[in-house]
Amino acid sequence: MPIPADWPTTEAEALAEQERLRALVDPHGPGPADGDLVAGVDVAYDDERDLVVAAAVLLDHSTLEVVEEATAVGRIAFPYIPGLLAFRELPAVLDALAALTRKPDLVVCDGYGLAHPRRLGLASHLGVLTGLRTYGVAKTPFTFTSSAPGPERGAWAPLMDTQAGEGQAEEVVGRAVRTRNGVKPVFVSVGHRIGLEEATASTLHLARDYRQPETTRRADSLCRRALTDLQRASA
DNA sequence: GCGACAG
DNA sequence: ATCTTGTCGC
Repeated sequence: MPIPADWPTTEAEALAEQERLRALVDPHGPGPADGDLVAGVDVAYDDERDLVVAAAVLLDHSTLEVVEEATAVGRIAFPYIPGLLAFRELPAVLDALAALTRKPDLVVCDGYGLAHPRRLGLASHLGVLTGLRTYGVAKTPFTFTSSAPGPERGAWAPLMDTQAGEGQAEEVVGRAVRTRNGVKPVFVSVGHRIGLEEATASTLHLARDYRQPETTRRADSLCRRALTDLQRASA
């Protein structure tokens, strides 16, 4: 599918769109239930050819078994600008999700949700556009700060937005979560229709064997494989 | 103005 | 994100 005709082209349009959508985010809700299907989504780029490949992998949340996989190829929709990542990644991600035959009960994103300068990171943006339950797991602290969580798996520390509004109280925007003993934490934030406690519990469940949730690992390897296959085919 | 910052 | 070898440690 092509990039939506009304997709923002300029930074000003993107900022206005975030301003419009931020009011629609619901930062509360239950975690996944037994038998729920969780999707992991991720993208890989070929800047030379202006291509992006997205992957959506559906897992059984209880067993972590892969149930279905889908990919989508498209043109890069927006440049990478910190704070505007969603405009670059979402068109292809939406296509990959649409290619699944089953609808996920939850989507785990590679990046942030509420932890965002305007409280509308990738995960929240995707949630509002689709109505799906979402949260984000990022690998770096972005512009936020936290104390170090304890060294054991399951420990966490609040993730704070220090540079919010002048004179405003510091805001808790997510959590730094230790998913593996003695390994760097990941950064969890709410996307849409799920609470922070529930998103944290789900992250720990999905990151049973590795630092990152199984959803992200599967989606990451699938989109890079799809990209290299595509590059090999056209060479 | 400079720096820096999800992927 | 992506460019890239070996290497330390469980």
